[in-house]
Amino acid sequence: MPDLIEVFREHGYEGASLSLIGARTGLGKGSLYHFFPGGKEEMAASVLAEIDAWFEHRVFAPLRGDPDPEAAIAAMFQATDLYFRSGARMCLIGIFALCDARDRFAGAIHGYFATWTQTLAEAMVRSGRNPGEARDIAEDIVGGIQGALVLARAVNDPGVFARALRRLAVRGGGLSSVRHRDTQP
Amino acid sequence: MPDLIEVFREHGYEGASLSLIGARTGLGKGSLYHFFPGGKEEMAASVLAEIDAWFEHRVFAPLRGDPDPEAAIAAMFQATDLYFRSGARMCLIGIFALCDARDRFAGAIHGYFATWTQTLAEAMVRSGRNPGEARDIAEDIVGGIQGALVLARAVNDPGVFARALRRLAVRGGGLSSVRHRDTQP
DNA sequence: GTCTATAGAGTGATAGAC
DNA sequence: GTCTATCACTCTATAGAC
Repeated sequence: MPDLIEVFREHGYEGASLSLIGARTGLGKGSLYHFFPGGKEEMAASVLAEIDAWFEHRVFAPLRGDPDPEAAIAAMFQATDLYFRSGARMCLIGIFALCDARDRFAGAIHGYFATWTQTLAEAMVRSGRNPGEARDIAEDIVGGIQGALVLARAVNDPGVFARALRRLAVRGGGLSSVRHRDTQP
Repeated sequence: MPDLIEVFREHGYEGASLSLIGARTGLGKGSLYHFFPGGKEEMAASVLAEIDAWFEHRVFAPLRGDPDPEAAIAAMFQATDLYFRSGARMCLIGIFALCDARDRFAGAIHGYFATWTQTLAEAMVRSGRNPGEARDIAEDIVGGIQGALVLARAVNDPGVFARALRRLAVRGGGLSSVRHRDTQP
């Protein structure tokens, strides 16, 4: 249900009223409660699960399984730029992490960010970094992406996100970073 | 009104109901509407203004006026760590930037982040960096702080914020960064 | 008939304004 | 405290598929 995702993304959990959801999806309350007997909370949970599945398939699994970890990391940055529309689209899970109902979804929110950070760090270890440095850089990247999305929205300039992604990609082991490491003593 | 700030910080704009605000501040609705004739929106606006004033006094003004820009930047990191309680406290303005009512407060939100980024970049220029690099690093730091706060809350680990602040301080021209620059060709 | 999807009036509770 | 609007939600009725 892409419309459902967008209502929550644009209005947050409390802002996404059932009347808004109904208007946007074209579904009456009967249909909504037929598909989601648990009401609004179940709708939001299914949205979080859908997003998590997208990232699992497009980002986390490649980071885990790709025999070339540096290529997987580069692909991650590309997928991220695509998903967030170069900074024009917010991260719904980040929005939920800050909203008043965050405790109800703490598991999904924690899982998303923890998995991202961990699979990214592991890919970096496989590409030759030591574990401590890898965790540090992974946190830098995942946090940097979130912060850039907030900042881009706050100052209404998607360019903030583009510049941030470029910096983070270099730190994450883009080509320039590899070359840089190779020239170190 | 520190209680008012905390209600909005903990519950967001939509989550901070008048009954919650009344309970926390000990004020009845009559008193609240006497102090804030504009209702909830005026309460939130005054909270944003109060936070902006704190940062203006403790962060932005020193960044602008201190004859030693590197000391001002170091003081900024210290004030930031103190203000956000080493990652245990969220940024209210970041929360407002993502909530459904964000458009009503767009001016204050934009002003806060734009001023922080700009005064920080200018301090870096005064400490010897070129303007383009300074803006890039300033965006990295201000965005990195926001992202670290979100990530720290999402995975329930304030250590994320502490590690991020340490990385960002180095990039911003902490002592180690200066030493590093001095040893470059 | 049964099952699934839908519509929408109506519920009590609570919101913010005054 | 009183007001009205709106909230999430329930329930009954009904449509067509099989």
